[in-house]
Amino acid sequence: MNTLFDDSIADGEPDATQLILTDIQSGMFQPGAWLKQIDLEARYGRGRNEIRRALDRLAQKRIVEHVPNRGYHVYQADGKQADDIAEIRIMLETGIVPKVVANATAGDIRNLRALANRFESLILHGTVLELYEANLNFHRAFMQLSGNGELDSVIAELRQRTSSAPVSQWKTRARVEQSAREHHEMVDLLERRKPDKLKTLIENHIRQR
Amino acid sequence: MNTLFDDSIADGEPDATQLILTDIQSGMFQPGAWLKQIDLEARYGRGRNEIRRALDRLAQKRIVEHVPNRGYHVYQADGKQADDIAEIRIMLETGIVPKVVANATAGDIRNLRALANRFESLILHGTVLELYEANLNFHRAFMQLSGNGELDSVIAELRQRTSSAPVSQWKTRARVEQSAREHHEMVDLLERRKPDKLKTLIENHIRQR
DNA sequence: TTCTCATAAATTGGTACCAATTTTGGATCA
DNA sequence: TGATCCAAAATTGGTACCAATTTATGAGAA
Repeated sequence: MNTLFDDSIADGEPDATQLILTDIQSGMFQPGAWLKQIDLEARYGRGRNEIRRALDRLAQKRIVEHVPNRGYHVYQADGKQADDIAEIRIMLETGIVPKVVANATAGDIRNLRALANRFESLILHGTVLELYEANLNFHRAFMQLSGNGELDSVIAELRQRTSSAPVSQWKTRARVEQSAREHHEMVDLLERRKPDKLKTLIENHIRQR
Repeated sequence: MNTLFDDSIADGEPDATQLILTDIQSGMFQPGAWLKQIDLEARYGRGRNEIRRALDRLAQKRIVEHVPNRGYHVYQADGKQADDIAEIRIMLETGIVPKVVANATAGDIRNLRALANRFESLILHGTVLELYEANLNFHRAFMQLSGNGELDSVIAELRQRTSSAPVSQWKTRARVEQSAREHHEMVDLLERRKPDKLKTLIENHIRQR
């Protein structure tokens, strides 16, 4: 569950921002696609106002791009930006490793193992979006062991900024399976308290190589 | 100049978001203060709509807090949050030091020295806001030597999240003067290419101790 | 045919009004 | 005197309409 735009009161009425974002992340709206207000209105059954507010919020987060009087388009990050964002994620996710290693209890490690298993099992029977969410959940749970409550929102935002189409993140089946293996390896290294090896693994995991 | 909300077309008509943000940063609106829509409308001479959009944007960035049907209040971060954000800033600003050291030319160093001087001179003759901007400019110029174009927006957002009242950041005159000295010291260490000493200095500089 | 210009359609963006909710003030009753 | 409840005022939030801008369409001339 994506909690960055958690403005919904009950689960029966999710915010339009979240709906549009999900459609972008699922690949429904490709990078560069024109998000016409009337179409969104019809698609989600929401008023013009809510759609406009949602688009403005997504534009603030640089998930969509806004050109005055010409509408909103799904943002497409170029290679340089993707690399820069990966670099920032590496600094943060490796930077907190010492604290994670220090804080992780046996229960935490069991929980992480479960999340890694869930990701692995979804390779076969899950949708792309479910896979994306499961991956997010694993990394989130890992980060939260740092005890830094702000880190989550920062990294969540960074992720969204690149992976406008997270579909393209795991191009091949082999790559997804390697990600799953690396998740397990991360848990192993955490259990064996090897911060340095963990750091290099995370770096390679984020760089996808 | 704060460029996070750079939606203004000409300089004659700055976005209401920027105006409100500046008033928060200058201490005009203290943490916890109630931002009544009618008052803001009158204060900035803008329509209701623009005010509402501005408040929504600030709420998204967690600079103000929104309670449905009860309005917007200036967010007040507690001590834990401030510490968490400081920790993130330290990871990022020390993490890029190697790249900064590698990239910095003699011209870059002259430029940084000038910005450090500007901050120093504003201690006597500048307003709190000018001091805040000068400090921001120094740190920005430093970061941008890393070549990472995304880092700027990430850190700018982090800064805004804590320093709702940047006034309170430099409580005493002595503290401001120490900051100015540390800026110069940063430039010195950069010039002498001492990444490790630079890292510890930056850490202490952000922690303000 | 093809380019240009004028007209019409579509889309975005802003304004004004109205409904819903909350807060305030005061009157009534214990 | 103090608490409770009701009515009025204030505030927020949403909807509908209209203006501004852009894009599409088609007619006419080279």
